[in-house]
Amino acid sequence: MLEKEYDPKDIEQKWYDVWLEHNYFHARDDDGSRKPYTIVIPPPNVTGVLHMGHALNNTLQDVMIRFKRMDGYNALWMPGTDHAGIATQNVVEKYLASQGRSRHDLGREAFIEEVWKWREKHGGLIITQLKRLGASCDWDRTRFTMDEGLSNAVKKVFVSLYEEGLIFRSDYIVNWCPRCHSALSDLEVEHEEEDGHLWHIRYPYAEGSGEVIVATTRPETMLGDTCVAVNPSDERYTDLVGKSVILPVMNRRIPVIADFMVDKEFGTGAVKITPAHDLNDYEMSIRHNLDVVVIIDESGIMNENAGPYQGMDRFDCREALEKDLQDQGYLVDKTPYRVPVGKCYRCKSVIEPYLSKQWFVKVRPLAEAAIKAVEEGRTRIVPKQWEKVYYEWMHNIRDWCISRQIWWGHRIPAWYCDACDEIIVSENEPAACTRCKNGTLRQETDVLDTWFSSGLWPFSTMGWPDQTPALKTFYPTDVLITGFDILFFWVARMMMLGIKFMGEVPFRDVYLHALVRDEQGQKMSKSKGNIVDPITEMDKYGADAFRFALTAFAAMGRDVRISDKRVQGYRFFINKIWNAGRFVLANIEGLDPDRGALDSAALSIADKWILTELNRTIAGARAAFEDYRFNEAADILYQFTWHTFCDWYIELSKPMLAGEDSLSAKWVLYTVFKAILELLHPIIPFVTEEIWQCLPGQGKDSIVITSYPRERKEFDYSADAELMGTIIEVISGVRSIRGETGISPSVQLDVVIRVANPEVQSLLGLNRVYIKELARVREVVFITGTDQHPKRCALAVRKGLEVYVPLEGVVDIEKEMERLDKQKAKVHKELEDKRKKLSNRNFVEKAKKDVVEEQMRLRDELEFELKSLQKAHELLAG
RNA sequence: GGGCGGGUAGCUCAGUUGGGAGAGCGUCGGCCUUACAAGCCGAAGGUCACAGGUUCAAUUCCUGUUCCGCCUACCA
Repeated sequence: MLEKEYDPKDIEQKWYDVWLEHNYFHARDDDGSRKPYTIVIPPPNVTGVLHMGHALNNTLQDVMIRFKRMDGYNALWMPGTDHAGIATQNVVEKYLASQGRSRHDLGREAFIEEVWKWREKHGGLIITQLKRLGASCDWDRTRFTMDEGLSNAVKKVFVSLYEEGLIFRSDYIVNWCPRCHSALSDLEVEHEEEDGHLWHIRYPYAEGSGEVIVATTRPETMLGDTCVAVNPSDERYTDLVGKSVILPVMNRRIPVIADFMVDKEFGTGAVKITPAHDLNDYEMSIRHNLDVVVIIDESGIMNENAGPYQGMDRFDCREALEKDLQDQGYLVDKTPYRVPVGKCYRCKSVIEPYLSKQWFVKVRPLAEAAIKAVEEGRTRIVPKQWEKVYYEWMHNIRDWCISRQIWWGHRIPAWYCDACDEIIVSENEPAACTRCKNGTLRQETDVLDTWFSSGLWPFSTMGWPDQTPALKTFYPTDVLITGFDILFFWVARMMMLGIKFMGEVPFRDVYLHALVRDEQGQKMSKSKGNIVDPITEMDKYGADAFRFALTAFAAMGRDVRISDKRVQGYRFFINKIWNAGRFVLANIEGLDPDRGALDSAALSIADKWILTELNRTIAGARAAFEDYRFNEAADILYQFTWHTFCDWYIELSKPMLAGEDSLSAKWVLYTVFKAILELLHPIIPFVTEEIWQCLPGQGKDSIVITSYPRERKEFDYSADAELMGTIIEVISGVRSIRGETGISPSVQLDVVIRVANPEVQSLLGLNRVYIKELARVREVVFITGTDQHPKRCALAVRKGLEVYVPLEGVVDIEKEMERLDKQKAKVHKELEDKRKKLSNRNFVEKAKKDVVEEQMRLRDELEFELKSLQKAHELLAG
């Protein structure tokens, strides 16, 4: 028996432990009897704490995996965490700093050990939190991107791509974070427009008098200028090309060159070129064979090439230089200007374009295969609109900088020979230089971009490069569920690397969900203080309510706005289910569910109706899940559970249960409610298990592994269900009159019903008990088409029926007349619209036949209603 | 600069082949009807951003305008 109040705290932990104990979440590699269904988790950062994004992402995955598990699949949800190189290193460095230590004090090896220790201690938190959410991952398989197996996969991939020429090492301008002391990929830079300035600076001619004025948003870079460039077609500067100007302050002679990249329209049409600190400038320097002068160091400090500014921070230098330029008369102008600023996505420091030697992946050939896979539909991106974004990015893809100058991560498996400068790339440390045989080897100190290893996730977690049974069974995976924000970072790279190394796409479907925002639609952030904490929500309302809320708001392609209030709303829903469970359990005594279905002759019209509705709900929910329309699935199930089953069927069942022949009602109550629990289980696993376990019946282990409900042909009673719909209309008609005329629910009424169709009338008569009970009616009287309208009555017109409630002595007649007037006006207007439409010959001729018929039917209904209202009005008056 | 998404009831949002505008919350009125007051019954509330076009018919398709959000970009 269920407690009076539902308390999630008691239940959730209990059932989760049971599920683990019975290994329900484990998928077997060797289960040949069932079709596999696989999802790999987007691995959260090992240092992470569960936030709303995780909660949404993992709830949706759990919904799918539980649905498929129940539906008979060998369902694997592969869990794990990501080593998150820069983020984790930052966290541990911060921790060391709190003790007054730095990673440099420790040295590389000791620092890495420190990170492992940190991970040992704190790395399990997010896993614990996922369990709290109810995630049904196959925990025995939990992987970490730095595990030995996954690290071997990384090495193998690196070596293989290198040997194929798809990985190379080169000098290039990269995005450098002066705080993280590392290069970043293009994706790891966040672009923003900020208020800045445009400085116009005078560069005097080296020979003769005159000057050229250049415009820049970063004056400090002029210290590293090695030329001034103009457009070759710019007549203003034709004579100047090939001559020299003097770089102010530094008093260096630099040439003026012509390059087609220069925009004549911008500024003065002359641009200063700083090859070491600007990508465009660097590429131009290659074309023109220019000098390259590095003036800023790895920490953003001006170096020895910056002359008097050596040792200054780059922004301090800007100020100092501006003053000097001003004092010396070189500064022509300084105007406000919106400037694009790149920032480190991890620490928000301003990125410095920086010339350095880095490792790159030549991604274009990989991207082409990944594009083709989506074009050919081997991988489907849902919602489809993201396909375009995917193509756009893939088509314009640039080489991927994969080396990071940090310590925590997969160290690049490359060795340099200090004797002959040979680079040896190998999975294992080479014993000697492969070329000169006698040089000393030192390993590359850089580590790989974290996304390089997570790009292998769908197969590295399954044991690749070994051809494991898991790999054979579960790759390719069925769906990847993740946020659109990592489409490029992660999804695209898994596509490229999966196709490359497995020869097959990593997933059939990619479902991209939206970001979770706060109530006002703002991105959640610590600084804004608008974080909604998943754990807090679960403490307050339970994991089920929280999960249902997330599922219900996961509409395709839309932001998910979460608010405490909404979660509370779904907490009420959980409570509703709980109470329905109490009702059902209290009323099915004597029922032996194992004796099978009753024959249909024993079923009441209400029974047939709810079974038919159940079938529709099952079909709707299944289709919605299959198409990742999570909010629709939630909506359909919510609607059916609360408003169809609880509001109507339970009420309809009460008179049946009170009667002599209550067995069919008991059986239906049990059957439908059990199905409701099973239908809802993927979304709200805990409460459904708790109640399900209380239901009678044998051979039950857990709702987790029971079959997901299917439509049953023998439950389809569409014709009878329609009559039940009519009964419901009658009841709501009476209730409506009651509500609008202010008749107290405690007052018993009589009802007169006019039905045109004699068959319907007789069936209504047979089922009058429902009307009596649910509308609180004493007598139901039927009249036929030829009978007089009853006098002094309120009227409700529904579906070709007139429902009269005699008002004599019950309510103010004047008021009822007013009400009828209002009603009449409304119906009249609608009727006019219909008539107008139907009198339009174009419509009648051109519209589809069934549409016209429908309109005619509606017109007739409205006419009937209007006529009824008019007569009722007259009789009320008389 | 390019691209994408959005503007529907007071609020948050659904609305998939174009054919009588929906839900939840909130509001108002009435109910402790023996599963549930975390509940039940009833009601009010919208020129579907604006302007054109296609069509017998447009919230839905097309064009333009405007406002908001996001992604992307090597114009100093």
